[in-house]
Amino acid sequence: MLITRFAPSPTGYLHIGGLRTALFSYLWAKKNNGKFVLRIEDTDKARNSKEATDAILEAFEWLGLEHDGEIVYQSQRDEIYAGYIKELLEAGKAYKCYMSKEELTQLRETQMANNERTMYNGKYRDFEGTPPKGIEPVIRIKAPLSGEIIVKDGVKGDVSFKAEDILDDFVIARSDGSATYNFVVTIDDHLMGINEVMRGDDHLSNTPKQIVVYEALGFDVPMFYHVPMIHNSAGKKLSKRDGATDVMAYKEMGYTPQALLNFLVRLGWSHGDQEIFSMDEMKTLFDPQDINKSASIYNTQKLDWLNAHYIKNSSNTELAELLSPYGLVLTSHDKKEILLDVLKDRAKTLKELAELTKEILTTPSSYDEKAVKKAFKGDAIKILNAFGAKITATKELHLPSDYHTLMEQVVSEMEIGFGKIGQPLRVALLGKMSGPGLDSVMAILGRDETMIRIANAISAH
RNA sequence: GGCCCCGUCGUCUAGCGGUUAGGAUCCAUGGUUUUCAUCCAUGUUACAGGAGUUCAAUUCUCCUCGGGGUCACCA
Repeated sequence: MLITRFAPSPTGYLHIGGLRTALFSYLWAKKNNGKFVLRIEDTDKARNSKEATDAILEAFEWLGLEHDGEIVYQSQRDEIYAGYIKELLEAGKAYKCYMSKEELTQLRETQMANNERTMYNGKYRDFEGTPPKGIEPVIRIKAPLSGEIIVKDGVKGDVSFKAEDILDDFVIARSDGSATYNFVVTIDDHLMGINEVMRGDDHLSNTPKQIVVYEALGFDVPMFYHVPMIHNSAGKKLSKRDGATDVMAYKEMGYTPQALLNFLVRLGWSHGDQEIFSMDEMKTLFDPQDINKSASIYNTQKLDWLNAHYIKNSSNTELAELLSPYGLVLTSHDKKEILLDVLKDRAKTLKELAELTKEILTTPSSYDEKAVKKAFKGDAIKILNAFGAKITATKELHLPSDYHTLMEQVVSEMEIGFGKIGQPLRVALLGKMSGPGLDSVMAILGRDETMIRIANAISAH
C-alpha cells in the first residue's frame, strides 16, 4: 500500500508552502487508495510548542484534509531512536566522537581559510585509546568516503552525489543522547511504512545522508519526490516573514478551502489546460509526474479569481453557512435567496460578500457627494416623488418584477429615459452610484424600507 | 566558495524534433447592463545567450549567463 506523510515541525502556524506539499502527499495517497499520515517533528524542545501543533491541526481541519491513523509525535519516541543508535554502535557502523565544540569550530575555520569544504575529519572514526575527560561524546555514523549516492526522485529524475563531495561522518546523536533530524526521519519513515516521500526541494541535499542511514540499518529506501520551492516576489524561498503565509489567515480574509486548495494544486502542478479542480478531480487526476521542475512565485491574483469563481458557483444555502464566521447570520433571512443571487457574483471573498450584504441591509445614513451632484439634478426629486407615490398606491409588492413594472410606468408616464429614474433612485436606496439591479434591491428591502429610503432622500435634498 | 536543482508571456502554466508557441490570470479595448460587478468578444506580451547534433530545434547535448537551494550537536 502506498503511504505518504506530512511531517511538520511545530515552530509556528501552517505555512502555505507546507500546505502544498501536504496536499500533494494527501492527493497521491488518496489516488492510490493508500494512506496519508501525520508526524509531528517536535524534537527541538526549545523551539516547539503545543500551540503550534494545534494551529497546524486546526488548519487541516478547516481544509478538510484528514489524515489516516494516529498522529506520531517524535518527542515520544526517544527510546526507539536510542535503540537503533545502540544497534549501529554495536555493529561498528557508528562511533563516539569526543571532539570538543572548540576543536570542531577550529577545524572548520582552518578548512574555510584553506578554501576547503567544511567537514568532520574522522578523528575518532577508528579511535581506540582512552577518551579525553570531561567531554560527553556525540555519536557519528560511518558514512562512505567514496562512491556515489543516487537519489531516485520522481520529480527531478535520478540525482547523483559523490560521497567525497558531500558526505562526512555526521552526528546522529547529540551529546545529551538525543537523536538528530536526519536520523529520526529515516527511522520514523521506515517504521511508519512510508514508501513515497514528498517534501520540499530544500531537502534534496539532505537526502544522501538519510540514504546512508537507510543503508546502515538495512531499510528499504523510499521513492522521493522533491517538490520545487514556492518563492516570494523577490524570488527567494517563501518564509514566515513574507506576509500572508499563514494558512488560517486565508480563512480570515474570506477565502474558501476549495479555492485555496485549487490554487495550490495548480502551483507547480498541472493537468493540461485545466484550471478548476474539485476535490474529487484532484484525487483522481493528481500525478507527481506532472509536477513542474522549476520553482514558482507566490502571487495571489489567481487565488482571488478562483475564490470569486467558487463563491459565484456555490448554492445560497451553502453560502449562508460559510458567511456566518464573518458576522452575518443569513440562514433564516426571508430574502436570503434573492440577496445572495444578486450579490454572490460581486464579491471576491466571503468577507467582502458579508460586507456587501450588510451594506445593502443598512439604511444609508449619508449619501456620496459626487453621486448626489450627478443624480439629484433637474427633475430628480419630482421623479422620485412620482415613483414613491406609485409604491404607496400599490399594496402587494414582492418580486423584483413587481418593482420593475412600477419603474416602467413612471418612465413612460413622464416620458423620460430609464437613467433618469435609475440614478436618483439608486442614490436614494444605496447612497451611492453603483450596486445591484434596483428592482432586486427593492425586493430585498421590501415595500416599507423602500418607501423609507425614498422619503429620506427626498427630505435630505 | 563546494555540491545540487532550475530557466516558455508580469504571474501560474501547456508543449515531450516539424505548432500561426496554446490556456489561465492580470492589464487594455469593445459589447451586454439605467450604474457598478458578473458575463461575452477582441487585443498587447514569452522560448536567457552561444555552440553543436539533425533535413528540421522551445524540445536532445555541451558551455556561458542568470536564479534558487543546501552545506549544524535546527528541522
